[in-house]
Amino acid sequence: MDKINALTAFSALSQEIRLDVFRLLIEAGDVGAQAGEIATQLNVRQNTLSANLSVLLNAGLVTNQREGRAIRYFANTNGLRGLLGFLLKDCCGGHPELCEPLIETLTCRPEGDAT
Amino acid sequence: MDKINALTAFSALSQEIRLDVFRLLIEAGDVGAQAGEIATQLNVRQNTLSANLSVLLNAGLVTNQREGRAIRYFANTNGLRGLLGFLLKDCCGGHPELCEPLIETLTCRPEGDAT
DNA sequence: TCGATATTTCAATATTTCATGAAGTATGGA
DNA sequence: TCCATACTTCATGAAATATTGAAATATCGA
Repeated sequence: MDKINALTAFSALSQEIRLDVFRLLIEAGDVGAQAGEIATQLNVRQNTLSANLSVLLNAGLVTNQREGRAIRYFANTNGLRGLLGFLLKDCCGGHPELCEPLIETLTCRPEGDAT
Repeated sequence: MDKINALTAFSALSQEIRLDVFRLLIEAGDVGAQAGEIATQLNVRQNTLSANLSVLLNAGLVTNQREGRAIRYFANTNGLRGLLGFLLKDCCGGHPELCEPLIETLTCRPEGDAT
């Protein structure tokens, strides 16, 4: 992950349709979603969605896989991981206290558990 | 953190100067950096930097504090935390395996330790 | 009060990004 | 082979964003 990749990824996430798509795919997990399903769920035209999916693909934030006539998309966790690693580079080295609340945010636990 | 905030934050990070500034401030940690120091380190004009700092402020990614004639800026960890929480909402609920590598990325440990 | 320093605000131009209609490509079924 | 389905690509005009010089604001020290 270099700076250009990171800028591309943040730029990809800074547009409403693409942010919605990415979050939908994060929530969909391993199952992913077909382009058509995404278009329907988000109420976006096919060509508009397609253009935005290609931006997300190019940014390394999603992957895809043909499935007959359809194309299925998935959130790319590794891409996101690289992005966050780049953004927070050296924060742990000098300042571990900065990372703790971030890790806390990502730690899986039941909702409402204030531990 | 709502969708508008998240879009604003990602948009803020999708520009080179601002990404550089944010990473510089992450690395600076609690000490932060004065606007002038940032301008010098990144070799950016004062008014250009000022415009970009105000975008980061507005996005909730940095905070500032007057210090005599200068103004000192800090990375806002809480803002970042909210952003990541929004982006990954429900990823843990249904798919804990998605979060693990992300947490791994943020976990503090010596460089080169492959554990 | 006056000048110097540190930063922000303003106005203008240049660049980038966006959604869309129309056209093109790929797959599957009859 | 022919058609329908599922997506993608292209060209375009409209809207948003970036950088800059110039001017304004705030603080400090003499």
